[in-house]
Amino acid sequence: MKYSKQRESILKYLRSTKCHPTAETVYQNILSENPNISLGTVYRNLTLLTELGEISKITDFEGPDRFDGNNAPHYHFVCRECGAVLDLEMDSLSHINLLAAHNFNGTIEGHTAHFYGKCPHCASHNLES
Amino acid sequence: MKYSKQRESILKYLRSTKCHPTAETVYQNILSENPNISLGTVYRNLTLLTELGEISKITDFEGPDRFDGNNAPHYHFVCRECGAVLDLEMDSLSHINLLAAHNFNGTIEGHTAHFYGKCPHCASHNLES
DNA sequence: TATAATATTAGTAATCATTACTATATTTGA
DNA sequence: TCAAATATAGTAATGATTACTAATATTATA
Repeated sequence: MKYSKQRESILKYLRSTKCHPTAETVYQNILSENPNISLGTVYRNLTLLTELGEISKITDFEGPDRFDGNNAPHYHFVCRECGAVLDLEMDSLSHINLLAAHNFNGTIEGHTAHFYGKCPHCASHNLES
Repeated sequence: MKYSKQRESILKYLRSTKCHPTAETVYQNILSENPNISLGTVYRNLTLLTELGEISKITDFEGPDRFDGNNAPHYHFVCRECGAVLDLEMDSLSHINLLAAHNFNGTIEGHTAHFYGKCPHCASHNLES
């Protein structure tokens, strides 16, 4: 694998934000640093970085896939009002794998989970009305 | 809202299967009963039935959306080997909402979760090798 | 039962997210 | 420096889904 300025830019941007951006958003945000970069390059590198384990791809929300530069395992929250995706500070829910396995004849290897509701900003904003 | 034979066919098929089919699969399976139905009609009615709460849409897997004619709340399992989507018999994990809310300033209204591993068929098949 | 109003349809075109293709450019080891 | 390998930009293609439209089916009512 060879170095590329574009890939470095993409990874640097993902490491700098907690916003879980889509490929399009990554593209828009590194455009000033890479005026000629193409969206295809962004997609190709996001896939590559995901395969390398440098970042992760969030596929379980409505709309386009999102990418996360935070390598540590964690759960996500999505705001039903503004759509923001936030990280949650909580321990692994590995015990739910046992609950799932209880009446199941196959093998449970893992789970995905995410939470929804109102984000801190939208929740406090609603109190004013 | 007016009756339509096409919509009835779609709902009847979804109620008859536990397979969590995609729109395309629904279309293929009701084609013999509705030789001129179009895929657009299937999509429109699946969306409508989902809004009415008659069925539910599963968006959190890779690939095209799937639809579920089972109205009772339940969790899903995906086989990593054959891709089958199965219903799990397990209680609601509502306690995990409290765990998520613990260090979070917004409000947690719910969660989605699904499990993955090997389905009964693939798990037993592997023992033979 | 006929009719008019309205919802629904089939068929097609358009959109959105993503991947594939290709000729050119960049990186890198010798 | 140069050749081999990899990456890129730009464009075209794909797959899932939605939008559009003229024709058809449903249904309340006269």
